[in-house]
Amino acid sequence: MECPWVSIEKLPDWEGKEVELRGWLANRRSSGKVVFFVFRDGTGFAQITLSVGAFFDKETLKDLERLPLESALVVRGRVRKEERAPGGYELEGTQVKVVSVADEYPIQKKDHSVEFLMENRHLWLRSRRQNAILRIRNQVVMSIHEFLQGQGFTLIDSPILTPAACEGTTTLFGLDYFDLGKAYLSQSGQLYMEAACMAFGKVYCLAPAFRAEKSKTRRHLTEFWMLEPEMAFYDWQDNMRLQEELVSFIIQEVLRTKARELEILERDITPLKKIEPPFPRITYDEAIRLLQQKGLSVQWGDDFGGDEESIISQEFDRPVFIHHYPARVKAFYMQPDPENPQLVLNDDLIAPEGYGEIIGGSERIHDMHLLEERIAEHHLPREAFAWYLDLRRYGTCPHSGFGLGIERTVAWICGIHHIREAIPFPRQIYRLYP
RNA sequence: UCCUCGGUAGCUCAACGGUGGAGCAUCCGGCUGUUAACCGGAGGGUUGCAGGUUCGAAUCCUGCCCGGGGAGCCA
Repeated sequence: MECPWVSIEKLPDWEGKEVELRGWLANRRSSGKVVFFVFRDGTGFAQITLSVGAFFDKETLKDLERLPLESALVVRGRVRKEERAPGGYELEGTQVKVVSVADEYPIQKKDHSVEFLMENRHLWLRSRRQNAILRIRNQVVMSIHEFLQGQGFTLIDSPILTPAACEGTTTLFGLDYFDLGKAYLSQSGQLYMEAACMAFGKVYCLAPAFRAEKSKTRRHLTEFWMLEPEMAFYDWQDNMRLQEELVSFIIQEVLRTKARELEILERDITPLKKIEPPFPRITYDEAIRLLQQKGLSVQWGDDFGGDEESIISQEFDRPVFIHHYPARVKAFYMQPDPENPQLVLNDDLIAPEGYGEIIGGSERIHDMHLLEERIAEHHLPREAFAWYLDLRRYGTCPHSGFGLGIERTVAWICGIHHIREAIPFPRQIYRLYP
């Protein structure tokens, strides 16, 4: 008889039908004559009941009850609506085929330390919670592509191996590159996106970025994913409008398509529902005054740390832009404010609820001589930037772009404490395994 | 890199100078609807490593190794 292989996600559509599930034993319980399996197949979790009777004798059931957790199984049975089953539907099993018997599974139902879970990240991914987070990450990335493609952007892949730094050289991962000396893992695709936007108009890359910062905080990874759009003829205000529209679109799409995952994570979605344009905008000067009013000892010219960002974001119910920073705390390529050259035409976007900076963006310097000066002031090797200066030589124009941190964005949407859970295999200062 | 906390059974922890225990997991038994099921029994240890103090060290001291939390910096 025909018995379709179906996914747990779609189980309610098959009520009353005989189906086949293929997956893994996530948990089991027994009550004498009935064995309960909690079964997962990657799309969800479902309860399977196996009873003594027409399909199983007492001995067979006893053996099935002893199956180790995470054994791979193919189970056939009838789909039944059942209030007592988690999820409202269960499979009344008629046949169990054991594909493989697992060794004793290290991840248990009770508590584990962070160290143990990270050491077993390859297995931890199977948990409900990690599954939900990475499904939301998938949606965030898909929504980014959908939004930008809809706005006429072209995806241009940036190189991972690069000849020089675009941020500070102290945070570069270096490696030997044949006879050409040192190469470095990319910290950002931005400079290449600037070249690409002069060829395609509006472009973006979505790529890993590597920073050898010895950071040990819940907001840092040594390898993280960054979205970097770059737009020719956009000024700093066009730039911010694009950012708020993109972020709002991502949030609304996750709310629309990933309600079940947000529920698994017990995320309060009330604050997320409020995320829509326009976002509040304050200048760096206003931010400093706000912090001083709150009694912090910050001085004009200081950059903001996590605490300062949190205090500012608490004043608003959606992400907040801070723009016009002092030039000397920001990168060399940022366009000075024509009205006050001490400031740059940049913006940082601070996520609510203490999640910190998720975007850094700016209008870029498009004047060749000014850019040459900045490269010299920052003691950057001029030869390495020859091609970058060329962009100012051949049809230069105002242009802007930004970088959005994928893991920080996912962590914020999921309401999770540490960004290491927002990436499948996190790379941190003291962790390279698995 | 700095500050801070920790490393004891497979896992999470207790014992804090005097014979290393518990819960979960595992194994055996029981239970006809379980929801981290429950009930009974059993096995399981060179207390991260190396030195030192002491009659005696998981416990106190020194060094090292490995992690957790935080800072600076950033997305």
